[in-house]
Amino acid sequence: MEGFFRSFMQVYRPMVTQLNELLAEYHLSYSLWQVIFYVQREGHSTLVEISSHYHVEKPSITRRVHRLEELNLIQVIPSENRREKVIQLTDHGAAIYQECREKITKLEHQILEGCTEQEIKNIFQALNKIQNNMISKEGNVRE
Amino acid sequence: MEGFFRSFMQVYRPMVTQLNELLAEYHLSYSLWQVIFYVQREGHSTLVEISSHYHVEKPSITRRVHRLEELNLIQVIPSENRREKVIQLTDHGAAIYQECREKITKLEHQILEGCTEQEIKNIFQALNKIQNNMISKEGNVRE
DNA sequence: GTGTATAGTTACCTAAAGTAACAGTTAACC
DNA sequence: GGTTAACTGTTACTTTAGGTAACTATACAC
Repeated sequence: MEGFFRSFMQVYRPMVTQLNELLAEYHLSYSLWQVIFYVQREGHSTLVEISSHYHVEKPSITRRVHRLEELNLIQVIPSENRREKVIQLTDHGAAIYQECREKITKLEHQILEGCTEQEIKNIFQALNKIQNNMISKEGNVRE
Repeated sequence: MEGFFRSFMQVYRPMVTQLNELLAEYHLSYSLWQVIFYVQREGHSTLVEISSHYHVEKPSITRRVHRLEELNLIQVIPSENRREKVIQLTDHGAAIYQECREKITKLEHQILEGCTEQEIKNIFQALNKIQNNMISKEGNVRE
């Protein structure tokens, strides 16, 4: 068990780098991608929903959303509740989502290449358990 | 396989947060811990060695080492080659390493609690393979 | 309808890393 | 053996991403 953090971190940095390189072409980064992903999956979304899903403070999400608006990937739609800002993907956003989704999935396959079915199954299970262990230990992570 | 990055990232943030909370008591962060860990394991080390091991630029390591010197955890020892700065842990550094090592190992156990032997074995194997896949794909990661 | 809670924003700060440029030292090599 | 090239570490500046505190506008409670 010792060395888990070490292994995990050693993988983390280059993984994010590769993801960001992949997304750079679209002027995106992984943190922006997270928002696109959420909105694509959930449809109409508010900033607080995104913020609490990813456990990131509201100002961070405000910034991410602003950049996505500038990139014309996300648009605001009128809401009955004038406090909240409801957003959705633009057509362009949906197209970019599709493109990135495919590339990211391909990268996922490349990165997991050589892993057995069993290893992959176990790694997903383990990540899930880890996530739950952390939730219970602290008010952290996941929706 | 799809969703691997998502799961991985969802675990990453709270994990680092917990690690940093654990280390905060010693005025450390995980990035500083990495240097302590390296020097503890390798003994006399130069900044370039650390830099290339973690694939982090030299200025970052300079900064980390300076902070560790301020904290009196690391000291410079005279080197025949006057270009390079050879460092080692101070006695205090070695003691702090020991304390942190134990706490970190404990946290590793907590976080992996509920995972089967098999899952743990596989997750280590998988992380290893991933690392290698990334090295081959790009000039990234690991020593 | 007055007070409280909520959504989003702004301004400011922090952590960590990257790039470029440079000084000092060593090695190369002709 | 003296000049050039390469290497180690540092400084200064920039970038990315997030956090906190304070504020505005709106909605809800009662």
